[in-house]
Parts: sequence; C-alpha cells; structure tokens
Amino acid sequence: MNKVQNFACRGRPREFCVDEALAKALRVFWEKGYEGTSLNDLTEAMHITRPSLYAAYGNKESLFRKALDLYEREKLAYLREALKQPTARKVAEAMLKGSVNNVTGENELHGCLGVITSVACGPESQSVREEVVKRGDAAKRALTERFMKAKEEGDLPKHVDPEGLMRVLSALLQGISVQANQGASREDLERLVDAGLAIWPSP
Amino acid sequence: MNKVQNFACRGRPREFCVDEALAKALRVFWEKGYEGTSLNDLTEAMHITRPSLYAAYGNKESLFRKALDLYEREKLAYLREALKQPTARKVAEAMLKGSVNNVTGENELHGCLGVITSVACGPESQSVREEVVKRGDAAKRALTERFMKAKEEGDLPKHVDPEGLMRVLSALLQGISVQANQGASREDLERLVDAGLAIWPSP
DNA sequence: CGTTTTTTTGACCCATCAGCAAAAAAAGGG
DNA sequence: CCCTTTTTTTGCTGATGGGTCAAAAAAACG
Repeated sequence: MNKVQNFACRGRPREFCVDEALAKALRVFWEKGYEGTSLNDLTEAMHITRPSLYAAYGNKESLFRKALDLYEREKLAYLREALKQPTARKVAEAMLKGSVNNVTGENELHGCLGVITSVACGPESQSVREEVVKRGDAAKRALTERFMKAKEEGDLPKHVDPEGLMRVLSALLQGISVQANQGASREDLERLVDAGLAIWPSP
Repeated sequence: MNKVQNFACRGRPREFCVDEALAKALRVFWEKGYEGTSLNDLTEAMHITRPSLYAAYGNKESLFRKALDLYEREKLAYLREALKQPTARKVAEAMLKGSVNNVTGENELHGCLGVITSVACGPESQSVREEVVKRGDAAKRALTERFMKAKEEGDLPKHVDPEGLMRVLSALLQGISVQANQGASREDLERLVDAGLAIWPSP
C-alpha cells in the first residue's frame, strides 16, 4: 500500500545537494569566522541564492550551527580518537600532531574553527560564541578525566595536576591554531610539537 | 624675539585630550577586535564625533595603529622586562604570570590584542593583520635569542631547541589569551601557568 | 573689531549587511 | 490537463558599515 519514498518527494526537486553545500559553507566559516562571513560569501561559495539558503538551513546562525556539527564530526574526529590512546603522552602526541594536520592540511592554512569563533565574536551573535565555548568545555572535561585516569594508571607522575595539564595541552593546541593563523609553516608547527613533547612529564 | 609656543596654537583649541581618547579607543579595540569595532563604538566611547576622530587620527586603520603603539608601550611592557630575567625559567615565569595579569586585570576579561587581531581579521584590512603579525615576529625573534643565550649559559639543557621552546612558550601565552576569551577565571589560568612551569625543562 | 585658523556640528553618500515577499518554474497527484 | 506542493528567481527592505562635506562656532592674532 505504501508508496516508496513518499517522504517529501513532492514539488520541485532541489537543485543542489544540501550536504555538499553545507561543506562549502563550513570552509567559508572556517576561513573567515562567523561574523567575518557574509551571506554573499556563503551564497557565492555554495552556488545558491539567498532565499534557497534560508529555505534549506534557516538563517545564518542556524547554518553555522549545522556547519559546526559537521566540523566536529569530521575535522575533530582525531581528538576523540586521541583520547583512546593508551598513555597520556600518546594522547598528547596524537592531539598535537592531529592538530597540525588539521590546520595545515590541503592547500590553505586555517586555524581551528572553535578558536577563531570564540575569539572573533562580537557582542552581537554572542549565542554563537557561547555554543562554541560550551562544546569546547565538554572536550576539556573529557581530557581532564583522561589525565586523571592516566595518573591512576601510573603513566603520569603523582605530583601533576590533571586539570592544569589539560589546560597546558589545550593552550598548546590553541597556540598551534593561532600561529597557523599568523602564517606559521608546517615545519614551524612541528617544531612546536616536538619541543612540547620533549618537556612532557614522564612517569 | 621668538614667541613662546608658536607651534600650532592658533585657532580653536581641541575640546578633548588626544591621548585620553586614544586610551578609550584602545579599550574598545581590545574588547571587540579591529573589525568588530565600528566607528559608532569608537565615537561613543571616546565622546567624540566622527569628523573630530577623522581630523585627529586619520581613519579607523590609522587610529588602530596608534592604539596598537599605546598597547605595546603600556600593556606589553612586562614582556620586555621579562626578557631581562636571569634564567630561561624566570623569563617564562615572568611572561606567563604577566600575561595572566594582563588578561584578567581590572574589571573585565580580555584576551591579548595581538592574538585577537591576528585571528579575527578578514581579508579586508589584511594590512592590519600583517602589521600585528610583524610586531609579534620581532618579539618571537628576541625570545628565541634569549633562549639561545640561556643554553650557552647552561640554564637550559643541551638538547633543547630554542626555537621550538620559544614556540611552546608563545603557544602557552596565546592559549592564556584564548582561554581568557572563553571565560576562564584567574584561578584557571594560574593553574595553567603552574602546570606549565612544572614541566619546564631544568638545566 | 575683524580676520584667520581650527574644531565642532549635523547631515549626507555609497556600499554592504541580514533577511524577506511575490511571482515564476518544475515536479507529482488527480 | 489542471491543481497542489515545493524550489528557484528577482528584486526589495531597513539597518548599519566606513567615510566626507559645508556651514556654524570658537578661540587667537593683528
């Protein structure tokens, strides 16, 4: 009795792929930040007119949130994977090297979208900043817990403060992003990573 | 024969203090970044009308450069002082603690103006970003040289890479700025500093 | 007192911003 | 073939962006 695919297949079909266009939008947000990106930038990159964008994604802010989801899901996968490494040192190494890859990948240099957004948001669109910060805080908590576990397992010395160490590692990751924005080369960033790992606490 | 003070004392005197208004402008730029600051924000904070601003400082960009000079001269003095510390460890300690003070001082939280600007500048006003990056690079060179000297003097181990260590310290400072922007408390940042100093290489 | 020099005032310009309304176009259901 | 549903197209809106001009106002000089 039921038709196949009777969910929303009426009417004129959409002429663009929603996910594909979202990926384009992500790249623009990533390059320019939330406020630095205009609707013209977006529609040009997505090959979409303005009303199409509104119909498909709501408005600029909700488009950004969807792009943020995509970013977390795809580009930040290495952070979730890194947490599974067997030792605190390997966690740090995976995160730092993943960050360098993320930030110097492909052809152009970008910083981390989260850092860019949390730093570059004016008082308007404060809700966007808060959203980004909230997601970052969740990651920070997970990292702190990972270091607490590492201490129990003995691969971090007794005297280290897991939360402090988590803030140090966060700062290194954020610094990688900032320095990438400032034009640091991949070699520069790898030097940062090597020096950071060289002073990492040994059990 | 010569009059006293015959240099530009004719005509209607200015009704505001240029330096004072510049300090107000600096605070606004510091809070909102270069692009995030509008002329309305500036004129409101400086208690000046638009043409007065234009006459006194040129335009938005040249006002920002003057504000940047002031920022470097006053708010970044601790960095120059820190370089004079006798050991690499003390240099790092002075910079990190000074940065926390700088960033959590007075009543409101700010990140570092240099970080904010270098991260939050779109393709327009790229010259501003380049200016900020250029000034940062000079500081980075000085820090690298300081660590090379420290190595010669034996207060850093033989195996450390001065440039890498400089990038690590830079990253920690940038991370402090980013985390302050994200709402970290003074205690949070002091924890970061303590943990950072705890893993600092000993001679 | 009048002239000169400078600042202030208020309005204005043009571009861009995010967002939207109405009509045209394309598909399926009857 | 018409009707409904959905998307596209075109063009618009009100607000805000940085920047500027002409005229009024204020002070110092002769």
